[in-house]
Amino acid sequence: MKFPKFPVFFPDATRGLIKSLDTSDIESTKTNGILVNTYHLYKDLGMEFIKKKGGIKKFMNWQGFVISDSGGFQVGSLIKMNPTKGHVSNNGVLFKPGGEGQVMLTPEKSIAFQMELGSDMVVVLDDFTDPKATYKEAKESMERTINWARRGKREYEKICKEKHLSKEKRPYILGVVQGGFHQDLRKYCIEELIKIGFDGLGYGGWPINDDKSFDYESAKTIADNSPKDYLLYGLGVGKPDEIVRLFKMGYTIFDCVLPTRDARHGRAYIYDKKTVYKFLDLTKGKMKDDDNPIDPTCDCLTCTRYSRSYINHLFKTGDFTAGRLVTIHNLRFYSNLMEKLRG
RNA sequence: GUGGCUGUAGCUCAGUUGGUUUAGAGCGCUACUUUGUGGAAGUAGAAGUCGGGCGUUCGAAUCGCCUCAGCCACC
Repeated sequence: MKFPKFPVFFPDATRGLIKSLDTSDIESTKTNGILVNTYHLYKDLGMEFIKKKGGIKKFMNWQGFVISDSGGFQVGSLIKMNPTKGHVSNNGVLFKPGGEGQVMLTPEKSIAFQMELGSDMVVVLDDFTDPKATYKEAKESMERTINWARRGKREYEKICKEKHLSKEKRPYILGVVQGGFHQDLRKYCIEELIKIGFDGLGYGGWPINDDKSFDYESAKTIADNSPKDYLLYGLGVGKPDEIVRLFKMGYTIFDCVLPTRDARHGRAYIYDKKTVYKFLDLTKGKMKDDDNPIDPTCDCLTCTRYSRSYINHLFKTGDFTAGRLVTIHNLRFYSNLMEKLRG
């Protein structure tokens, strides 16, 4: 399936679920796609099981779009933060070496698994550039990313041929740009990825600077140096205002854990004309007796049925229905933001 | 009525041979942080006439006496 309209925001259903929601809940938020993760699903379920289930959409009974992340980000979030959790070599990534649940991901295996998942967009395995990396280290991870991209693309072509997938039936394939804060590395990476040939490029790495500000410079480098017909994907982006800004640069695909994670911690998003959004913290004492819905202008299930007061009570009680209700609202906030951006 | 136990932050409690001139903790509360998911954590902050009174002492949450409140036991 090809994405019919842009921009799109796909919340993270890492293990094949949006935490606390089922797929009918997701549909009710007018969210038209989700992101699943290769590393987690490969580790939990394996290639053969997914094949037997006929792919992730059938397994989940999800009619919408699916993007599968390659597992490349886990190189950074799991291994580079804690080197005992895995090892990166030119061949690929070994997670939990020697331990229970040891998983080896190569660029080929990552793509092959994503094709079995039945994703609408597959992502090549990339080597995350650590934000604290030296120039030399950043260059190495960037070059490895290019090498892996080449291998991933080759595997993709091979599988498409084996499965006789026409141009229309093939999923999109995304290359990931690494290089950290070094713009010359970013540019070089983009040039090489374009030579390999992709449907789009992803803004990879860690987009947050030490002072908590978003690294728009790298995002702009990618946007300015990509072919016009390439899709631009802000991987893991982001806050509503960051999405708006990247959309203006040309980015049209986004995913992020924030709306769902914030929801589970009681923070609801409310639209604000000046700042794009603001938070409403439903766990706070001042919500205890507030009979208003989270957002009176919102048409989601939560806002049409429940008061801030009641949701505050659910949080205090500790039941996860609270997380579900706020997740539903936050996803509707994001889908609504996409509708606004489409104009 | 007699005896005993308890009384310290919004809540649950630490804190005795009297002694860091600003009495602690957990939870709660307030403000921030979290970005290709660990249903969590972290940072900072506000908050107490130590039930009340009198006394002993250089110095009392801590010792003495009186008093108030709650609980328990026995007449």
